[in-house]
Amino acid sequence: MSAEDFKFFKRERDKREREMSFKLIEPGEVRVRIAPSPTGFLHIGTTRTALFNYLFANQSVGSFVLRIEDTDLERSNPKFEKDIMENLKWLGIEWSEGPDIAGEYGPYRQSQRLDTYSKYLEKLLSEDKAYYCFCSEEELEDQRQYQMSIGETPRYSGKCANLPKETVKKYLAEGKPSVIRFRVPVKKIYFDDLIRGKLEFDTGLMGDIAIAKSISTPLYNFAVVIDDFEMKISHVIRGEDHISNTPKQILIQQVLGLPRPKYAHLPLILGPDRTKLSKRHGSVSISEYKKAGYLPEALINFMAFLGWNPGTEREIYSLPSLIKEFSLDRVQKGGAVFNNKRLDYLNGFYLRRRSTEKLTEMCIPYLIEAGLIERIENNPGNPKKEKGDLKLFEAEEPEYKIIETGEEISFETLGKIVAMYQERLKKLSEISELTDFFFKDKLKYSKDLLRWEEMSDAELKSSLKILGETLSGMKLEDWIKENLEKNLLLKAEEIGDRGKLLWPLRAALSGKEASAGPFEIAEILGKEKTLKRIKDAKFLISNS
RNA sequence: GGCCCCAUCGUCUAGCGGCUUAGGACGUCAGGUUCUCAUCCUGAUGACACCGGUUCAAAUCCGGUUGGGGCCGCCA
Repeated sequence: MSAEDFKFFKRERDKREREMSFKLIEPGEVRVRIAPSPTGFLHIGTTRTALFNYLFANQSVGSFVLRIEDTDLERSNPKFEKDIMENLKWLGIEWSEGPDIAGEYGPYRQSQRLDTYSKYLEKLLSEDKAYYCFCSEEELEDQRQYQMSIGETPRYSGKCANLPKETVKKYLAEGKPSVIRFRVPVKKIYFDDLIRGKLEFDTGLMGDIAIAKSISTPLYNFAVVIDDFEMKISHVIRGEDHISNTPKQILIQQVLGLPRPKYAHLPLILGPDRTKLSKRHGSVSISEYKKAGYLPEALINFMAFLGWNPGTEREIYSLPSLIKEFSLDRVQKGGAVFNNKRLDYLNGFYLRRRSTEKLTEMCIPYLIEAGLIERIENNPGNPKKEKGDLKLFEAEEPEYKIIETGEEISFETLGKIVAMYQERLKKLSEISELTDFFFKDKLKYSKDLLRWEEMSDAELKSSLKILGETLSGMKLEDWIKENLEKNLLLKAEEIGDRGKLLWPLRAALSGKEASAGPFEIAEILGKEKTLKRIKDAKFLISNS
């Protein structure tokens, strides 16, 4: 058996085993959820968790629930909820239930499920499995500090655990600030993590945990348990930062007699310093990446490979192909550093793959934003944009105007400009900086930019002169890049070093050290502007 | 500090006891194409944290050490 055959054989065997274990752990219906709290814009970490949940649900015809965890009224804001939903949709991560898509288990906002929580809370309270605690926050904080200082695990002392009923009643009547604590049974909790295997915890180390601020305001660890049960969640797939919450939640399930979902804790996404990715590392919200001009498919492909890989050498995956290939048992255990360079590479790759037409549509808003062009509104006889045969319409009527010069510019011409830069683009936002010289009247650059290697001023002048003469001799109807190239290359051969003619030309036309080629730029600029820019360059040489 | 988790090139990772001179991708460097940049092509660089054990055989299994991370809220 050759090495290749062997690898193939092994891969097939692994696949079969995976399928078998999948069947073993998946007897029932798969229902997963993503439960963001609307206290910030959609975060990279949340999105990766959403992606993995989405992939897992969709490869087994399961349900994917979007639940909004907005129990913290202070910090929750509907605008964040909107951002979360819009960006998930933009990425193509579609959920099948909640918060506005009806399912059997709604409502899907915790703020709308308060009655449910109080029902369970009352049950716990009446069975003395939970109790009111009247300790002040300062008191608790001091205690924490003290316990840490003597090397103990900070945990609640149990001071209010056995308050007489009358005292509790009295305090409650007085409106004394309180929380509801869960009486934590001291025992060992074991659970099987789908990614990490057996995990073990000693609950004696955690003290009685707060599960609600009041009968109508539940806290995270409690609300999650209730919701996951009520919504019949089969698999809880979430970040590793929740591992230590899991035993708490299991304990509450046990006391309430609720079934336990399967758990899978995903490795964290890390910043360059290998700590949990957060705002201080820079951009962490999807909307920022969207604005910078990253494509959904690039972001998806990139995020999928943060902590997961298919085990083959294929690296390019769309959402549907990820659904096919994804499996939890190929998820990594260690955290993954978010590598911007790789994201840029993938984005460039997907940008090059887009049709020029589509790309142009996507670039135009950035050109407008940069103040380079504007849309001509209400242009009579100019049909509204339709997807499909754009060119037919746009070629006839200019739809845009160059702000600096007031000239009209067609979608088709913009398309040619974009096409020129398609393979140079890493993200859409770069388009304006790359192509601004097309939309300017006068270019600003220093004389030395025109110089190719060690050219003297005299040589430079002579090159510019040849350029001017050759180009002004061309007929307007011949002004296309093929002819420009043919004529200019002829002259360049005469000089010997092509750079002596082509570099000054390109520099004079673009005003940039790096740009697209001179012939294609000249074609777009047109004869008049091209000659004017050569004249400007001559002027710059003479006057310095 | 306590509890828990983790450990292969700079980064993402392949590796499930012999197929391995540890493979791929990004990055970096060099070369080719080229007026420049980019694309594309070729090549190079570069890792099993350490120490013990198990075994005929260990990156792979076990133990320890070290290192890194997460959590320890009336946040989620």
